[in-house]
Amino acid sequence: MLGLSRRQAEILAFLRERDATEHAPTLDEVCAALGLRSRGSLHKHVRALQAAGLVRAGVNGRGLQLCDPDADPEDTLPVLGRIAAGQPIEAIDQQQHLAVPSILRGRGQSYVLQVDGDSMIDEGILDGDWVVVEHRDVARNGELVVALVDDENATLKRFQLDGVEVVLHPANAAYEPQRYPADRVQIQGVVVGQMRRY
Amino acid sequence: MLGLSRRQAEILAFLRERDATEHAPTLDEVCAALGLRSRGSLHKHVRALQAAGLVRAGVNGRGLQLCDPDADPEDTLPVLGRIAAGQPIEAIDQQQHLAVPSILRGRGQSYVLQVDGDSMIDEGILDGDWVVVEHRDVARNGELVVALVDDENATLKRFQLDGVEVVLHPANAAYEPQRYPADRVQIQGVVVGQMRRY
DNA sequence: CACATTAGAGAACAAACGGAGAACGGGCAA
DNA sequence: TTGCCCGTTCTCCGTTTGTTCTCTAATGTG
Repeated sequence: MLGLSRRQAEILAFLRERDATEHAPTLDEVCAALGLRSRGSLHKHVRALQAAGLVRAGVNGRGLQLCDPDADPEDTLPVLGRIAAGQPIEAIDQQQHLAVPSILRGRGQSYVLQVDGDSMIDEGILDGDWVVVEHRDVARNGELVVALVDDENATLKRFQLDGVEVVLHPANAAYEPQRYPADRVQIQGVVVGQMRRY
Repeated sequence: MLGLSRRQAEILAFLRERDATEHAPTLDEVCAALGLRSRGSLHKHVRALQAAGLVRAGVNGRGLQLCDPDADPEDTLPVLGRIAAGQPIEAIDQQQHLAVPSILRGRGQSYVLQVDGDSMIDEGILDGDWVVVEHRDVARNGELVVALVDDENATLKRFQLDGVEVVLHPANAAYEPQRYPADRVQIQGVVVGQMRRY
């Protein structure tokens, strides 16, 4: 990992050590272990680490846990196909692979989809862009997800869980947010990166 | 490396030794190790080394570290700095490198800039995105260019040549297109790719 | 000797770092 | 519901560090 300050390296080392064994430590616990007295200060470092490419695995926002960044040294990810709002993912038969910089990659298994259509235009995702998707079946509020509705339609939307309902927000003023009972929506992945060629 | 004084060779040797192992030493630490008492003097030598071709890789301006060529130079491009509308390019001295997939790369010499601000938001380029810029001094109509106006202000705009005038279109409804006589505008590069991390 | 060149010391400054602490809000358990 | 835990954001402050500057001493060079 590039460009860490001394303190940041310390924190990273501590998390690496702690990671495998016990429960994910809270900010306060890490503070105590490193002799800090302010959560705020530690959090600043953690944010710096994330900016440097570290990925955090939060169970539900709690605990500091790394998702092993040196898991996948492979440079390329498969391009699974194209995704358009309201259509099933159109698979590309002849599987391509695309080089994806490590900082754009997720922690677990990831793949690349090419975006078809303008449904995410207000989020800066244009027709033809590639999105890097981390394969997951849960998402947090506000994340950009690949969601499958009724086992039929795959869409790229911003995710929001509202009680027992899932709200899928398109990022285009021309389209409306869609509400579904949670059991009709299946998360297929979360967008962690994006690329475009001019 | 040519024409180093005794001191400079000493410093270089020390950095080489130290490089791989621990954290990048500060100027003061190098001073102590070499028996100097003044940061200023050491800094003069370091500058001389840089003039002689040495490349520094620092955390954030901190620490003396040689640019380790561990990263495959094929796949990485230098990150020259940040670009904001109407500001000169804010250079990053300690050069970072970023892996850039070949399909996002230009034909000729290329580099990476991080975008600062929302001036290209309608084109899907958001604050914090990286743009891959191919170094060129001419552009075609409709291309996204890094343009230098009056040798002062570097901006990211859509390029249009209208007779003897150059029109620079921002992609944000809040800003106006700007017209300049062609001789006041200098093209520094053309955007060929873009990346974002979530 | 006059003069230029070089190495170093040390002061001064700005930026970045490292940390403290308060406040806010969301989630969770009693 | 209430209170607690925890992550996040914020402001404020002292320290460290890179950079630039001037000044001094040593060393050539004509």
